[in-house]
Amino acid sequence: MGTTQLESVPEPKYWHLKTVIGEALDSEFQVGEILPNERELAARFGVARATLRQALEQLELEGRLQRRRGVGTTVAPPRVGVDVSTARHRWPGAGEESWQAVDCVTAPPPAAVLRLLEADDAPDGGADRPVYAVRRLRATHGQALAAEQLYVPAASVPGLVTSQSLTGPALARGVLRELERLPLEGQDRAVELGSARADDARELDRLPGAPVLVVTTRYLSGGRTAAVSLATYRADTCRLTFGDAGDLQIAS
Amino acid sequence: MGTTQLESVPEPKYWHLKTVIGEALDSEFQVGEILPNERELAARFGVARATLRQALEQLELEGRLQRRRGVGTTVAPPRVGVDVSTARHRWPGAGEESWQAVDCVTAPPPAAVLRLLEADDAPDGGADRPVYAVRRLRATHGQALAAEQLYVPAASVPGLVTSQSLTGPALARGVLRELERLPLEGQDRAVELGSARADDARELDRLPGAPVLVVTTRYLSGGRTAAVSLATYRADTCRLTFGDAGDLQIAS
DNA sequence: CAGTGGTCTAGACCACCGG
DNA sequence: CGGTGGTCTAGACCACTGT
Repeated sequence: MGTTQLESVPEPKYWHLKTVIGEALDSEFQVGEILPNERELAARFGVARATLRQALEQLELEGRLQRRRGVGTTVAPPRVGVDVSTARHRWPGAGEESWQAVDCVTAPPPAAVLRLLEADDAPDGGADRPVYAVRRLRATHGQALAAEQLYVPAASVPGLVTSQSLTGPALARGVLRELERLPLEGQDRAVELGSARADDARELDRLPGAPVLVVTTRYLSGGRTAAVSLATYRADTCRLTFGDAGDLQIAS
Repeated sequence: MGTTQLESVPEPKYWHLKTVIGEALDSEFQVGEILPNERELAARFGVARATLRQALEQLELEGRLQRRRGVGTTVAPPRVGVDVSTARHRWPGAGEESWQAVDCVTAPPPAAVLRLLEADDAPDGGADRPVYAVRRLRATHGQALAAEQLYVPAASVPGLVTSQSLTGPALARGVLRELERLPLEGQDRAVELGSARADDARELDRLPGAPVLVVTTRYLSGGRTAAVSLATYRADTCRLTFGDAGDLQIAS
């Protein structure tokens, strides 16, 4: 990656920089290789560090670079295809090895989730009814992919034995096990762009505000919403696939 | 007494700003309302304009704000739920009113698309075989939502009459019409984060590099890939829904 | 500890939009 | 034309990582 003459075109410098560096990544670098640090790159291209950073940010957003404070900037591997297909009609945790239940509390869900859970109930909101908040993590090859918050109203798992001292992971697994006893009638799913909350960011090994793909799933049983899942996937490393498109490989 | 815990983890200013402004949006502003300009907001919060902009960028990424050069910053309406479900098993253009075919040329597809199209063919790549590139736009209420590039190998539409002078939109509609005659056996679909190319950005009324959700669809017929679609949705305004989750409404 | 990326500042000029 | 957001600069300091 040599020094390149930046033309005086209406095209923003950082946009041109992004193109130049992107091409260099294809031709002169290998996955995992460390790039020169930002100060040197900026000097080499004759721009301010902030401008150089704007280009790197874009490349990171597109999953081509990976930057870590205190370490450096490395060439990222191609995005991982993560199956989130709804076709199998399964409850969360049923035969899924990639997810790991890590905790469960009875914290009240955020207002937006409450609206989904209680949409078909009395309009009093029912905010007093207990709701299990199951925390799960999804990983492959030791890499954290997603953090999920699964909200399960206690009414959905009446068989759950709560008298004994089930805590944390054990309680989480208990809730998931009870959920599987219900007949699953359907799922609603939506994907949108978001930014990682502080707790999600920590578990995904990212900084707060990092771009994530938020997958909202509503599990239906008995004509009602039996559970709501809010899963945040690392947008830089994940490509969500539906159906058997696991080998799709497209750059943006 | 020894060490007193004083702000062990200083929250970045822009992160705090984002929270403060976000709360103000909920309580003191209405959809469509214009915010004070960036220089005044920065002065009001006692920060540099660049820092204030970092907070606004995050809020725009989450779909809470809309900024337009020369105009100002406005409070954005909730994201539009856009149905991209694969369940209906339809060819593109079949009974879809929201899409509008605008053009069609026989340009060669990008390498990544070629790999999908020719995956099951001879490894020579077949780059010489003609491929129709249909351009479509998706809009609701006059708002552009997505721009799509649909690649259809000529071999998939043998019945298409090309002798007459079909051009642009007419040719595009012709290709789509012929596509519907094939038996559609399945679709592979993937969603990932990308940044808008210059041409997409223009049609989506965004600046180049704006965040988009890239939906890659592979249409299967006769055991082969009959067409490949690359659709870019505005990430700031769109929430992609699968199934009948049209009324899902979750903030990130 | 030295070196990395992350945050922040206080300016400047430019591209675009509306009146 | 004036006002807006978009780009860019040349610094500074901070938080984190590895050794």
